[in-house]
Amino acid sequence: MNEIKIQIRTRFAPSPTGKQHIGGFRTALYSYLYAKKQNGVFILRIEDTDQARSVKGSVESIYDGLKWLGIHPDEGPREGGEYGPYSQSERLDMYKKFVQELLDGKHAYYCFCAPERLTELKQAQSAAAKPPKYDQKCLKLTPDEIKEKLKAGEKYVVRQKMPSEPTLTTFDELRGKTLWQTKDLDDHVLLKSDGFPTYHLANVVDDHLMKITHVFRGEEWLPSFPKHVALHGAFGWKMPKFIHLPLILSKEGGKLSKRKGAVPLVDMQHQGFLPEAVVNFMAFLGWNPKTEQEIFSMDQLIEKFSIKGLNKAGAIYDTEKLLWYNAHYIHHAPAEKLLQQAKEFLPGGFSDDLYKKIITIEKSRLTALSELSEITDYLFTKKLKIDTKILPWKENTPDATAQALKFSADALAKIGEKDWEKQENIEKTLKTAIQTSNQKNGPILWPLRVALTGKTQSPSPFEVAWALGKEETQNRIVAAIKACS
RNA sequence: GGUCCCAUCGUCUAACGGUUAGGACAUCAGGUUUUCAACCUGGUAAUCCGGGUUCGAUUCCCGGUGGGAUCACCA
Repeated sequence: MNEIKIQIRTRFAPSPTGKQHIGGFRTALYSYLYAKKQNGVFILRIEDTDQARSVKGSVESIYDGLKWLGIHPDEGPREGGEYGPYSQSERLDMYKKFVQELLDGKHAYYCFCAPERLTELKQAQSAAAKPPKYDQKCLKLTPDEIKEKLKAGEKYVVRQKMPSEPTLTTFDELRGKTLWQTKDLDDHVLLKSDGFPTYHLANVVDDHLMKITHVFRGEEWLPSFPKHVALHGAFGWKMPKFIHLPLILSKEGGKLSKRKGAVPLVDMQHQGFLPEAVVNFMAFLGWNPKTEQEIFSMDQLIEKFSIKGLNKAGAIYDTEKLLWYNAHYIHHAPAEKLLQQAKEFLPGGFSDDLYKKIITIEKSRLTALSELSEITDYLFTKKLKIDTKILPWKENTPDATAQALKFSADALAKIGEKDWEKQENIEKTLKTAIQTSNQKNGPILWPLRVALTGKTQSPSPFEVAWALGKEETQNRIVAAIKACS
């Protein structure tokens, strides 16, 4: 009752080093779901403190990906907000101020060691089978020596000095407490010689300044977690809650990466995946609602998401399951909704009405919209090739086959152009004609399908006839009858 | 190698310390259909190993094994 309700603020903090795959976006998804579930705020922050690794267009692709998935930042580089700027390269002055504070409080120190010395040190350590670690040479520098070096313009970095207490405890919302020996912790760099902060500094400072309450990030950050805790401690700041998410693993084992076949999320759209399917699939990679429901919309995910449902073990990225989700969403979507994305996989220059019909009759056969291009060519061709070997039903003669086709043509001729627009009319007319003339479906419908599609596997002839239109349907039947003689 | 994390069907996962260990994907079989899909029904398939604690461990503790992450002036 007397507890003040604090607004939940989560963030997604990618670095612009290229196109992100599903791993990064899953972190964004969870952060977003958690914030939205509690009417909180979801922030996008760009961690561009490494100019060398930054790739042009990355921020755009992050925005494109989020938009496609339906994740909308409340604050960010484009949205603005009262805690901006939201790109770290624009916050350099803030970090300098906090570095000075650490220096003054002896939680950090200048280091003038040349890269060559550090390399040598590392080599010597690994040769001695010891973990690589800075030897704190510059920690022994006197204030005068430091002053002198600075005055001489020597290049320097600022390193974090680990706490003097022998142990340090971290707390993760998923994994609980972990005890660390401070002697095992390296005095890593906080401020690089180019004046840019490293991740460790910028991340901690920004999470504090932006009033982040919950940090969702990958498990790969666990080893540096104690350093971040120590930094918060050095500043005397209250820690946000941390949730280190299980990794997404590739099928071959190991962390999912571009190298191991991870597809950039923004490319998945052009491979025929539906965003709803990707969201649903992603959500279940490391989380579950503890019910048997498998299909969730974004709104349902927001409603059901909780940290308790998160899993600790890494999850293998299974394309089969993604494809199943995708197929499910394709089968259940109206053609209208699929139209725009599906057009990419169909030949241009035809009417939306035709495209929609084609989507309608083919969608149950798709696991990805991209498959449309391989299976629909028969619908667009002007002169369909008929293989007379597959045209007859079972052992029927060419003559009987021609008769059967003629029967279909006559029955279909009775359907007016307007009635043709309703698929059921075509089916009903043909089936009734077959019944009243005391015939069986197979001998009539099989050759009809082949006449209309040139294939042995296809949607039903009624559907194809509907999509083709009356004139084209009749033309194809006539052509097939000719092929019989 | 040091440190840390993790461990249920092939895969994603469920199971107040007491269940015939459940669901989904994949797979297999059958049904439906003019074909292929879709759809429906059913089957095969898992608690890493060894110790404890307990009347009773998938579940709690310890050890082992296995997998993973991380050890940059990258994030």
